[in-house]
Amino acid sequence: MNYWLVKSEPDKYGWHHFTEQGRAVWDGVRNYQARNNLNAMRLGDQVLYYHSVTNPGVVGLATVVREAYPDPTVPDDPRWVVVELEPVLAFYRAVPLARIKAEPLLANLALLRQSRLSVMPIRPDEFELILKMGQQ
DNA sequence: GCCAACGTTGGC
DNA sequence: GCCAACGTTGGC
Repeated sequence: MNYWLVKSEPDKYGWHHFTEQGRAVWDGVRNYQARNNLNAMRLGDQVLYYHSVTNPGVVGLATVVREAYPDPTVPDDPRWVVVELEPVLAFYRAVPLARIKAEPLLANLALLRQSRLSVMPIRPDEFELILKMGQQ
C-alpha cells in the first residue's frame, strides 16, 4: 500500500464536485515528476485530497480505482497518463496548510519542499498523522 | 493583486 | 550546454 497527495484547485475541481461525481479521471498532469508518481500508483492506494490556492489544505481521502493509462484528452501525446480516483471520506475538519507547516513531524512533506508538485508520495507515518488531524 | 519558485522554450 | 525570457503555480 502506497500513500499519495494530489492537489486540485477547489474552484476548478473541488472535493465537493469530486464526491458529487463519485469518481474522477485525474487528467491534466503535465509535469514529468508528477506523471511518474501517477504511474507508480496501485489499485487501492490511499490518496489525500488537497485544495490549493483557495483555503489551502487537505480536505478528504480518496483511493485509486484504476491504474495509469494514456491521458485521453491528449491522444496524440503519449507522454501523459491519468489514473482514476474515488472518494473514501471527507475530513471531519480540513487540515489547513498552516497546521501542516506548524507540525514538526510534517516538515519533510514534499508539499512544503516542492510547492509546485501536484502529485506526490507521502510516508505512512505522515499519512496517518494527517488523517488523524482531519478526524478530530 | 503581488510575487517567489520553478519548469519550459528558444537563441546562441 | 548555457542562460535569459516567459508562462504557470500557488501562498499570502
